[in-house]
Amino acid sequence: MTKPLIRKLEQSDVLSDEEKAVLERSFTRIRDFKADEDIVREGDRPTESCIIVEGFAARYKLLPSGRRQISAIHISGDFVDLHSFLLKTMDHGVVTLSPSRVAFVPHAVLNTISEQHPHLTRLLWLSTLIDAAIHRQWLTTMGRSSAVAQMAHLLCELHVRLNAVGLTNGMSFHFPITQEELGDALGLSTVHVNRVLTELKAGRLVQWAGGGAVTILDWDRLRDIAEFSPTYLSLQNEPR
Amino acid sequence: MTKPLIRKLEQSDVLSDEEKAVLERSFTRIRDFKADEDIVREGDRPTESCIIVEGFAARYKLLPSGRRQISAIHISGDFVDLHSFLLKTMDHGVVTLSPSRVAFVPHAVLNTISEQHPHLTRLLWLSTLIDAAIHRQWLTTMGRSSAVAQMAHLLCELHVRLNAVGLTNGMSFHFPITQEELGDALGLSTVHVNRVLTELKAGRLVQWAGGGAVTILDWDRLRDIAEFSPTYLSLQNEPR
DNA sequence: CGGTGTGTTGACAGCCATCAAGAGCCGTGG
DNA sequence: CCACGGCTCTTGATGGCTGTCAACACACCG
Repeated sequence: MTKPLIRKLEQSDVLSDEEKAVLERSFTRIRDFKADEDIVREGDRPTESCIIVEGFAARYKLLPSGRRQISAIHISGDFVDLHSFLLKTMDHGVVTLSPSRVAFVPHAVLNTISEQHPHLTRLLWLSTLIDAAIHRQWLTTMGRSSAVAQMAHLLCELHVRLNAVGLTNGMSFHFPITQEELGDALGLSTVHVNRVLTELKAGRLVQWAGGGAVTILDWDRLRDIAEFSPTYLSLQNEPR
Repeated sequence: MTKPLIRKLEQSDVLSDEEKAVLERSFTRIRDFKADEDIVREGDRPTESCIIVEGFAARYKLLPSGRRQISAIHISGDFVDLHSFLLKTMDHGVVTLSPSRVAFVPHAVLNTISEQHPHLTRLLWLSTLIDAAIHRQWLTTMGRSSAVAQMAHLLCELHVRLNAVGLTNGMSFHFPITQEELGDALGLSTVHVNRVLTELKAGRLVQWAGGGAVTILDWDRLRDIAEFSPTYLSLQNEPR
């Protein structure tokens, strides 16, 4: 069940067999979640961290006014709340977007890894740094791009990330999300999300069939609209 | 020169004397920067990381269209590009906002720390996780709050962070930033930043004298407007 | 003293939020 | 089998927050 995680870490550096074995015996609990179910909530103090084995999840914060902002979308292989290992108190929640399989590792085990396996620890650290790099990119597109560019950027990013873990089929991928959730991710209203998608479909840039089957019809134009460049995803394999 | 860093790490957990000594002998180079000078640029592959000893700095990204977004503001004690240690290639730049003193530590030394001092490593890791938590908070206010609330939130956050390292004087603090830079941080135009500040001043919420002398006149109302809660800054001291 | 950077204000436009209503789809239960 | 409710998607009308353009004031500085 750690296959997706290992595949993801191997994008950034070489993992030794021992490191893989350590990971494999660390995840002792697995659980299936339905769609739209909280994995952890803001304010929780979990004693375990978890990875997404299969499915889609989102990090989110709620404002006192009730508005929701999604700050990250996570896919198979993402170490989705490694944060709680050191932050202790969650500053945000994590919710499934689709039915998902989630594997857990006790914080005590992570602590042992950090004491005994420094290189593996650096790779786990790196995975949280990449999360932060994605946050910075989202901040940039939210602050300085139009709604169409934001949506285009999200689709480019997802294609690259899903492709890196083998979850694309050519220019198509599965992305089960409602327009309301997209609005929460992009800081837009549901109505405007719909208009933006209509525009992207009308321009023959993207096809979005029922059930979340997304196809990018014109990558070059979509990338240009989004001003997308994948550097921030750190997909280069080198010693860390 | 590592005093501000140590003081900052000690907010989250206890540091042993040995850990402090390790930090103190790790920073071998120091350099003064003028205001508005790049410390590192996007695309750089630094061989050192650095902390802000004194002054203010900002993380930023540039879009191909030339627009700039500031994704974080850093103050005395912040480990401002620890990221490059593991990301290797910078996905963003760091620029000084004021004349600043910056201390450097070679990546090779950080690597040794990660091999020999797991607890200290976890605290450094934690500091990058807090950076990410701030990113998430900024995403939330950018996506779901008005310009006035965003500005109010930034001022609340800065007061709390500066206060934690002893850089406030009651409700006043020094914050040398132009309105253009504020716009880049909040995703607003310079003109609108000016209007928002005018509104906050008119409401007797904030006083902003020349030279960057900020005073929060009505903390409670400012906090309510911002929907500010400091949990995400992880200022609680506990074993990590 | 002119130039440059920063702050300030007004007019106007446009993107996007809000409100509202209806359509399509699906699971549930009678 | 069909009616129903709930969720999601879609579309139109309206308004407001914020961007853009422009001009000017002011401080600082070479």
